[in-house]
Amino acid sequence: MTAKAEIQKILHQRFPQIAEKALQEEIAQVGKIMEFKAGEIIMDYGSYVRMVPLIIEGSIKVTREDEEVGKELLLYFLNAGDTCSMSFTCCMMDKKSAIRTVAMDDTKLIGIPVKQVDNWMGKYQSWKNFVMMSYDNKMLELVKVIDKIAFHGLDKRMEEYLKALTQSTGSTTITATHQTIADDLNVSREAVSRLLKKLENIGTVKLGRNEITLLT
DNA sequence: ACATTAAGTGATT
DNA sequence: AATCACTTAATGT
Repeated sequence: MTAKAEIQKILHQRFPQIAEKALQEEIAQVGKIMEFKAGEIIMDYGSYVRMVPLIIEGSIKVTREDEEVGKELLLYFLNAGDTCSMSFTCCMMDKKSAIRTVAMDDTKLIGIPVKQVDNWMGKYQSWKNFVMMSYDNKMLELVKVIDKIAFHGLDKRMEEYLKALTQSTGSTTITATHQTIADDLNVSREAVSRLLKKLENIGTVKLGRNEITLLT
């Protein structure tokens, strides 16, 4: 199968919102399939964004860092069928990335050069809709993250976090240390350990070294 | 066997 | 809920 045909097939499967034939053609024309291994940094703070990614498979963790080193806040995960909303603004305004994106699994995506991203906004309605929709989605998600932090306790946040992670990886077993989770949620490791222990006791979760399995 | 890293616990603020 | 000061358990060399 040619690369072009493959992209078109993938578009059809993963991005049904992108309906216009001509647009599909163009994406196949200029899009590049890129692959990242688990743990690889796809984009880092300060780097210029020159591609907008359409994620085909795998999952990506999006974080934001504060001035003081070491403090990282998890914003959200990206999965197959998603795109990075941040990259739109970043690349259209020619700004440096304010976020870091790391592949959590082996991840495959279609990279679209900045130039066309801009052009297509006016040219294709379904592209514009796609961009707007993903904006809207992520915005809502971010708002949710914010009020979780502001108004709800750690237990609710944990719940969401675990859910998002399992959804992201498609497995009910999560491989991560308590410390990693603590960093993602910006809480102490002990708090994570204690909460997970509680969840294990009420039977919603099973713990192992470097491993958490959701039972419900 | 020994060192290292992850996880559990209690006390203190 | 954070931090500290351990202890215990699992793993790597």
